[in-house]
Amino acid sequence: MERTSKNYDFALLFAALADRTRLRLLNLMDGREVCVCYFVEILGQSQPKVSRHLAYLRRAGIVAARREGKWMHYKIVAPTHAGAASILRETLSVLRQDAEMQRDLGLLNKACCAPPQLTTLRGAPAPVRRPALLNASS
Amino acid sequence: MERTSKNYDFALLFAALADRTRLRLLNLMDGREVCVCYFVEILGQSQPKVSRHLAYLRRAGIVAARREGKWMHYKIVAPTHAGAASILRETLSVLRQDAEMQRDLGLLNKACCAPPQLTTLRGAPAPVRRPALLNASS
DNA sequence: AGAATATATTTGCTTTAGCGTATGTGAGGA
DNA sequence: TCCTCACATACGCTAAAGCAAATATATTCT
Repeated sequence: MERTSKNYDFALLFAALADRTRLRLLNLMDGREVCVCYFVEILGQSQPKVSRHLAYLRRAGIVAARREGKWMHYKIVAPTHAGAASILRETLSVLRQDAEMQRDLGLLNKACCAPPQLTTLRGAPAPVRRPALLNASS
Repeated sequence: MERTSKNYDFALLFAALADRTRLRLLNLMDGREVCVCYFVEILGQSQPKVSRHLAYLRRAGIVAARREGKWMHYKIVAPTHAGAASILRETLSVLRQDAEMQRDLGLLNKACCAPPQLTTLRGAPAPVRRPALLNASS
């Protein structure tokens, strides 16, 4: 019943958090699963760049990807280490106070709530909100 | 009455935390001011390496140095941003659970409590414990 | 099957981090 | 004044991060 991995590599977790683009991605995924196309649209950065940062987060065990047809959805997953999970939780909660992060979330909400014909990303699946993603058991 | 700096660079904070050696240094400074010679002794790593990592933490605004004769003392200071401060607090609290961190602290306690003639670092000033260092106003 | 779409990965490059070694600096003691 | 101690910084190197641009892959549509 080991729920927490021994000798967790905290430096790896912090390295994953040590980039503004990745923090913005995590903030957008806070509490919901998001399609890659929204990341590209909202951050206004190149698709390969977004994809690379998502891969980085995936390798660090912070996010998980799910394919749905042509689209890839990403969501935050709790790290295997309980302490790491609470650091991530605290980080997300602090990021919510940041102006740019709030602006990003505003854009995401506008994108997923606008009528389809007004949305630039026609047909892209809307982000799915989940109650408390970090507490979900993977 | 700005207590929190606007547009704080979180990536910089996390970059400072993204190294095992620096995390061990921070853990040793948790709640007390520590002389550099103890860091070198306890981590068992070269003095220039320790010094370089301390400089990194200093530039990131996480620690402050104080000179006392030949010796330099380092202590943790709360980041200017309140959210950053609470992330750091949470991090320190999680690190306390880590086996190596506990071992480091054990060595520090032994070093500063042993009678002077038994201590390898004769004459080095003992670490000074403080109640709640992160809450001290710089 | 072939084209189009959404995303991932590779390539080539520049920048930065981290290391060991050597050297500089500031303080105290002889 | 010179020496030593405690620490900081510079140097040369290697490895890794981050970027843009190009290419590969998987899926859907026709």
